[in-house]
Amino acid sequence: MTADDRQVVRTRYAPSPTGPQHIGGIRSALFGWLFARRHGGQFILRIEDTDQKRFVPGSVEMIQDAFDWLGMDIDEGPEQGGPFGPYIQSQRLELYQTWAHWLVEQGRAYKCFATAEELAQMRAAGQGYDRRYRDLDPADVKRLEAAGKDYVIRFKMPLQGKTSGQDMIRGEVTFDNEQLQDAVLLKSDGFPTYHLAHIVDDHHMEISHITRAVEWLPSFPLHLKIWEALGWRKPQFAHLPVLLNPNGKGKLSKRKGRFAAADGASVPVLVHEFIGAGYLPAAVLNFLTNIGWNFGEEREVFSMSEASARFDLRDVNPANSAYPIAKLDWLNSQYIQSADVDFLASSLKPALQGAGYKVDEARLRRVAPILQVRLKTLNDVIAMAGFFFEDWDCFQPPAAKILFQKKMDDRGTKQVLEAAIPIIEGLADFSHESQYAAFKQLAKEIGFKNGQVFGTLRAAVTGQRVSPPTFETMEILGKAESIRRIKLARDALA
RNA sequence: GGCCCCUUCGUCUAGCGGCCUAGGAUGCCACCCUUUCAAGGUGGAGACACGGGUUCGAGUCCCGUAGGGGCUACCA
Repeated sequence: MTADDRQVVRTRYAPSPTGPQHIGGIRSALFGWLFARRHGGQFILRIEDTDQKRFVPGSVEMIQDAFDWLGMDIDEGPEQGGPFGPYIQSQRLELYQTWAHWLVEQGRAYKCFATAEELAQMRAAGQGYDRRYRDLDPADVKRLEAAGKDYVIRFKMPLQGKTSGQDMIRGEVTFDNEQLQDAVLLKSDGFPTYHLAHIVDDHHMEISHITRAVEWLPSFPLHLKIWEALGWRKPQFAHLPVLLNPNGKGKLSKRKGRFAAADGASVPVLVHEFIGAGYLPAAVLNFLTNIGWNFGEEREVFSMSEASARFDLRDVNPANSAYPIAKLDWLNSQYIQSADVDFLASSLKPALQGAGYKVDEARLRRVAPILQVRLKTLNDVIAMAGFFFEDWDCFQPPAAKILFQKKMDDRGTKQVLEAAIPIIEGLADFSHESQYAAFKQLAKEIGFKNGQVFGTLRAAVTGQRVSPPTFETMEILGKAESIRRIKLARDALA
């Protein structure tokens, strides 16, 4: 047993509060969360608000709401607290300052007095910061400080040699130290940069595995050197692949509609957009887990508890992937199909209400079962079954062109509708089975095909050409309402 | 430009040297079922980027090329 095996697994998601929660961040968080759950460890939420300019009020709530909706439980964080708090970096400033200055004292970092203008010049000249303050005479440092000059603290990156580290997903990665810059650790406003802050926190919060997106891979050697300079035991690292736009070009954009999917439609990327589009949290989680990781057994549909029982960061595919959003519709329909009726009904309710329908819950529970195999998203209930919730005053008689079935005209249609009324009235048993038998008989008698008769009734009663099965629909609508609608349709004909 | 990472059907993936005439899923097409739409069933088209090695044997290992992605801030 190695030391690592004994360690408690603690992973974290450390977003910047810059707005609504993006699905890419959730995907990264999800892998860390799954890994923690797999090992019975903890998953921590830490807010990295060290850039005051980018802070967007309300972000922390939006992030927490996203996790709540998805059912990804957080063990420690701003809302839930924990033994290593506070979990918001702006409340831990002193800690970072202490360690930044400690590094200066150790000779591993230095104060840099370069002004914005100087920096701009260096950038214009080609390469980045030229380390002009790295070996400044201590007396000069003192003089500049006494003169009240602003400074940042920069890390002294080794000037030559190589740095390599182990990435759980892709193995060893090696970098030339010459390529790295003397990164800023502490900004002139006293706030730390990500480079310093995350290391100080991950150490103090006893994070065992750092899971973060691949864009951090280039600064991996910098971080490794900082960990070493601080003399702390390093955690393990996993640089996760990222989501690319559906066409495979570029990182998945921050905002909906910024790029076109193959069919020109925009796709959901913000968590609240998934909610608004009518997706189930379990389906979204399942969808995300299938990208870059595979459940095995050639199984695509599984719960998070099943996934976490076998999840391993080492099995994550290192390649970035195009956002396979089309699969979410399929997955969502799978979840809807296998959903418990009460759960489905209560999930459907907000969609209906959002569209302005008054929802009769008892009726919704009866409608839900016949909708299950027909919905891709919760919102589809509006187009498919909104007519169930239009009451006596609202239901509009369908136009003739909707009523007319193949090879049927005004007369035939009217004939079917007229005949239907006494049939329905005479049915002692109004189940869909007996309706089916009765109308099949009618079709035979008047010489129309089943589809023509059934279709006419469907259109009359639902006002739609596409709907749930006609007789099950009428069964739920009830005799009186069915007849009323059929009469409305009949009267709408010339 | 420099550095780093990545590369299996359109897309998401399985494959960790022989089990691969490359499997699953989605999407697409066809047929069956069928009162519409779905669902379901059956079948079909569809991939190891390219070039060199290593090896008895390579989708699997190595190198190069090409392509893609990322980083290159007092942003994360």
